[in-house]
Amino acid sequence: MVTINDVANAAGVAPSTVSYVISGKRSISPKTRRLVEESIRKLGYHPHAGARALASSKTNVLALVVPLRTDLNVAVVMQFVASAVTAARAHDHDLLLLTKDEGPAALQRVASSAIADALIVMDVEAADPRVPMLLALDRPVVLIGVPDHPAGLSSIDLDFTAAGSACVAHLARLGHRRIALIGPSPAVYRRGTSYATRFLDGFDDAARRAGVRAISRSCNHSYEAASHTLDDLFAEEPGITGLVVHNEAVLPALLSVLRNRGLTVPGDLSVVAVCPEAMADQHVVALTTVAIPAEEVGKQAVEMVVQRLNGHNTPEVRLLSPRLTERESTAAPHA
Amino acid sequence: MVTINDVANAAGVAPSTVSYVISGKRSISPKTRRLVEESIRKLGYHPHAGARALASSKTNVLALVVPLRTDLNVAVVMQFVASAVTAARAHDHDLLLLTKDEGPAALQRVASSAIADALIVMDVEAADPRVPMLLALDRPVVLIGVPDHPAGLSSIDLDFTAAGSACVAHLARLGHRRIALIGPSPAVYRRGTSYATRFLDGFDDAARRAGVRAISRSCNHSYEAASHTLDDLFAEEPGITGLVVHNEAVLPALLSVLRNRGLTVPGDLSVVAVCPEAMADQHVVALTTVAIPAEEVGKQAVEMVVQRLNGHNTPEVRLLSPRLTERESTAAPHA
DNA sequence: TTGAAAGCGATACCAC
DNA sequence: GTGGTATCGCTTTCAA
Repeated sequence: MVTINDVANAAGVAPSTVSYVISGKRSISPKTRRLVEESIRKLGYHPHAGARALASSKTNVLALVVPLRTDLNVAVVMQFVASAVTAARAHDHDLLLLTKDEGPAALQRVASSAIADALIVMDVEAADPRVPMLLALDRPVVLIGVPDHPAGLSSIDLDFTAAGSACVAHLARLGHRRIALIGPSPAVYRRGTSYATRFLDGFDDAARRAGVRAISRSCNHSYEAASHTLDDLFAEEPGITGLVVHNEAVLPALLSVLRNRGLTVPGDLSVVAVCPEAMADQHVVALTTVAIPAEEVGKQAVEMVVQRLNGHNTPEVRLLSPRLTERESTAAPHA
Repeated sequence: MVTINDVANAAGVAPSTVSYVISGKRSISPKTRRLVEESIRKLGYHPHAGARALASSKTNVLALVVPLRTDLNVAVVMQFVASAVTAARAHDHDLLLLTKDEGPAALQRVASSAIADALIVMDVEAADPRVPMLLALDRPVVLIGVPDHPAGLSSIDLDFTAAGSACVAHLARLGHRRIALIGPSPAVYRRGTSYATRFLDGFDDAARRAGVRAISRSCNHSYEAASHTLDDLFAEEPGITGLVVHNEAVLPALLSVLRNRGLTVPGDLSVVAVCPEAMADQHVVALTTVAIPAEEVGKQAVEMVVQRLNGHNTPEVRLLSPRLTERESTAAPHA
């Protein structure tokens, strides 16, 4: 293995000088710099991460805790992860993957063993058992999703309350008076993932303000579930003309169900979907959407955590404003 | 920070003894063990990963290189990653996430800086530029997918050739004489991802053996692409009664297209899909599938790499046999 | 069965 | 602008 000493010898300087050339933490004469950089290249030197971590108490690794359930939208998780790695690399950090299943203990382990410098935690629940642990960790943390008591933790997420309202407002503006929400799977509500309830709050609230009849159901991903949920909704409220779907995974199945029943979109039913923009075009009719800005969230999460690593210590809750894009799946209801 | 010395002091033993209690690399009297373990617990001691890596030349980290494109099936990638993390943790390793976009240099960096002990590389192409780099790395490597010249590298994958054949064999057995393959997006073929061509080989080969007319097209993910591809296929071969879909992402769109044209499954057209089993039930009609065993592949990839870390140094190419599960989307063709 | 001490390869302080 | 060197926290050899 090539060490910093090898480089120093080859360049005829002290190891500390090599270190400083690399880190840029003190000024170096052009000549020395050239000499050192050449030796580094020639020898193919790469600083040993462990040694570095030991000496500097920095690993340049961020831990990312992801949910690996299938009742969550996989595409969204992937988009998020993708943008997070990319952003992390842009700040010279690597990403360590942890799963939600490992629970609070994994966070403890990674922080206490100095495996990572900071943590980003996805899929945070309202009363998440990991929150108290994270607070005790004394490392920068950014949550994706907002727990009931974020205390001193930073978090970032789409403003789901505003998103729920935006969907209703759009349909109401078009003239719909009876609308329904097809929400995430019961499991999501059950474990109190806050975005589900926040969305619902915004939805109900806007409906009340707009004087619109609004009902909602959670729904699993299968074709059958979609079918039953739809039955339920129409049984309770026969005159529904607008549908808000906050459950990306059931979208394909749901649209099939509608088609099977001879219901056209947006002719018989207007549909607003909450999903990544990329999914809007994957269906028969281009969907009016409120975008889930997974990429933006991933990028900003990394940037927030890096900020904190650089000493900017102000816990912060960032809620990104929803953006509704009108496409072909919404229109005014039939008279 | 709690160090091994703190623990040693608290337990009244030497630091080396604490180390041996933890590693189990030499026998310890029951009394000493109890003492040490108690102190560890009491102090909340976690060994410093960097120090460990420096002293032992082991990081207990596996690097996983994933593709982050959207023209690949995200769900499959996620399943794979999920099972890999889980398997890695079971062997006391963490997973570092790298992206294919970072290219060969990233592998170099991670290996040379001793950030990870071994690498698992997904989405390997026929003439993958990373292969020569990986060979030079002198660290255990397992490839997901089979390059043209694996040389001394281990690899694992579904036996896509056999999978292609299995699909044809199934349809032929049911009596279909004209079948078509809807393959991955052109981009996948273009960059020479070998599973696409291997599948096609198996498909063509089996068709020849069975005396069946077989044609194929690559296809993008949009509804439009599905529609055009179908037009193309029927234009070239009007009597098609069997469809093999080796492109999970286009499935929902494709099924919509069929329905829109009044084609029933399996009445007018039998469909065999190559996809994760979990996707079989997400459609109007439960799909006959050849499963993509992402979980199994992920698990075995980790196990292979761990084997090599433990000194079992035999490069190996593992091809998992395909499993076809008959569901509702295939039947004998109309007379 | 246990202890003492020599590294591992960087960083960063103290000198000059 | 540069060099010397203590230090980080652990593993592992050598000795007892």
